[in-house]
Amino acid sequence: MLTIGTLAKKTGTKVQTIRYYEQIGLMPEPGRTEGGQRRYGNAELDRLSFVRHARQLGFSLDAIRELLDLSDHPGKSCAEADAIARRQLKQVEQRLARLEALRTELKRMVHECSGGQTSDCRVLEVLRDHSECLTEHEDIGA
Amino acid sequence: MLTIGTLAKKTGTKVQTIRYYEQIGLMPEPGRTEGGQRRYGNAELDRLSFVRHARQLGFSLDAIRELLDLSDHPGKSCAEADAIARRQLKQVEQRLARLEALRTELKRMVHECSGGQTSDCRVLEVLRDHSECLTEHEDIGA
DNA sequence: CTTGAACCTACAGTAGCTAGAGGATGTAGA
DNA sequence: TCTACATCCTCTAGCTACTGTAGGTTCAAG
Repeated sequence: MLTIGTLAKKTGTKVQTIRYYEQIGLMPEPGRTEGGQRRYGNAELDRLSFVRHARQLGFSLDAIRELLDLSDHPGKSCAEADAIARRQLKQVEQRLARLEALRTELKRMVHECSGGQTSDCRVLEVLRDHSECLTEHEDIGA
Repeated sequence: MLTIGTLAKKTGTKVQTIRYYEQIGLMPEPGRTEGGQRRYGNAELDRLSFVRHARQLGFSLDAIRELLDLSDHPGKSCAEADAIARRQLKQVEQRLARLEALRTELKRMVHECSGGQTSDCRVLEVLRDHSECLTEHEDIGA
């Protein structure tokens, strides 16, 4: 039987985060000691590992909820899980494209800084100059 | 004189976002009509363009506040602005590295999906199997 | 003068946690 | 057994960067 702290260490999660997952129904309510402290078993350890791994892959908590549901019903079609993963992959590729553009522009900004006064600063100039903006009025993703 | 809606369209910002920027002190309080509606000039248009551009480049609102401050004091050293941009570049490169790793793993998941039942699903298997996790206990960034 | 789009304030909600207060529990050593 | 103290508990508020809604007012065109 694991305390919440031990579970936290084993999965690289904060204690509060585990309680938060319980609160939003992503983790089940565990057993308690007489004094009211949570005690976990291996099933919970596996489930939390699944959740953390999926989070590291960028899945939203909602997507993870779906994946857990699929995982709980082994007879269901794999297609849904595949669709979720594909959606995730698409999002990741979009973010990559954006970030690569940002890197280019930031590099340019840094290289062109002459080290003088801010009035000559390319960093500020690039940000001021709207016409150099590559991606106009695009939404700002995370 | 621009209404808030026109300013929003010109900069690709939502009206509420402009009011929010005003509230947190990123945009100045503009002039008002007799009826109390906001009216903007070119200075505000420039400032908001600066903010949006910086946001698209991934700068936090705090970083933008610093940049605006530098921009408002043209005598200051450029080094600070440069430092902010460098910090930002570093973050972008870290995010890129993470996302590239994620893409690899997601691609593998998707390609290996056999199309059968969830009990054989590679997507779920990969998420379940902690040992295949490349990046253990790393923090989850945006 | 009327209509309707755009404006106003104020407040609540989003994701995904994180931090703190103030107090209870569990366990190891003396 | 007592004590110390790390860990646990609940509850609430805060974070970033917005977004949405309700209920009401103003502006400009026809």
